[in-house]
Amino acid sequence: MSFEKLQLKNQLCHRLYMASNNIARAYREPLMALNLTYPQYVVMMALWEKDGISIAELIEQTAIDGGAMTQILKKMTDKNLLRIIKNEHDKRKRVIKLSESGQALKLKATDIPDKVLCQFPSITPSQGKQLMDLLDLVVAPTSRQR
Amino acid sequence: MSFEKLQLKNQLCHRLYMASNNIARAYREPLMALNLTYPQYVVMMALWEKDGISIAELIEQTAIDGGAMTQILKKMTDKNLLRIIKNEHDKRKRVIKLSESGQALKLKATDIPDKVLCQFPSITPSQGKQLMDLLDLVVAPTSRQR
DNA sequence: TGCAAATATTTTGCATGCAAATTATTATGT
DNA sequence: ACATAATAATTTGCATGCAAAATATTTGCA
Repeated sequence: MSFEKLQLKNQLCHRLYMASNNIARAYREPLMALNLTYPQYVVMMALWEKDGISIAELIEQTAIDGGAMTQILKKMTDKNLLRIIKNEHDKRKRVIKLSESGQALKLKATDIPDKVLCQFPSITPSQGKQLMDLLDLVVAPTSRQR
Repeated sequence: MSFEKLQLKNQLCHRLYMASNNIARAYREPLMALNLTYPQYVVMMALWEKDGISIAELIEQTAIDGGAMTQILKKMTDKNLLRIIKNEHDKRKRVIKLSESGQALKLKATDIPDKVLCQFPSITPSQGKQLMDLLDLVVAPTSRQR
């Protein structure tokens, strides 16, 4: 038999792996100017959209691992981007609130998306949308596991 | 302004991030039976397809980071999946060769692709192909950088 | 009321991804 | 031949992703 199904070029997962790494790499330089790593930027986007949410909700929105999230939030606190506030009613819960400088950073981030897209001139807006819709099929099924 | 471009739901990169992690996670259980991590499996696929290649070529085929590759190959050597053979003519180069057990593992891996795809029943073969083609657009432009 | 089960987070240990520095070896130009 | 540049890998330091264990609290139910 030919083992076609085991060829790298036929693996959807490997395409995703390369594409994901590739685009994340494209963010590195623009994000360096904001002193943010890519996952930190994702956290910021989530908070710019909705501030004052719990860590659990932040994990749900970003799909970042809980264990990693603790470390990421710690570093972001050190950079004075946000504050972790204990909930008085339920001491297990914590709420994340952007600092003023964290909120202000949003303006500096406005042009990041375009800067990154410019690095992928071969993708048309239409193809980008198609891609997102198809990717949702891969995201949905197992995303609510664990 | 609305900052629509900064919303997480509009980020192609975040879709890729979630999709890539999600599908890699789907491999964990099937790969556990082979005692392989996902990147190690990628290395095996590359070698099953073409054995006896240099580390540089392996890096090119798999798109795995060179620094990580050294570690990965070391662990795979410890598991007796392959051997790292020094090139006599050019002592900088090394060639990777599968061991017999490494070659034999291919048979056990044959059903991995199907096992993983079964976890994503919402994706049709046609959509899978579309996805791969679109992903190639994200992979191509920057892949030959650095 | 009291204690086991459920929640929300953090911690720990291992495996990368990535950039930069380092090492070893070979190719090049003069 | 020799010094320098280019190659091929490895090493190092930092930042996750992930599973499993540990903590701290709160809920639920007998």
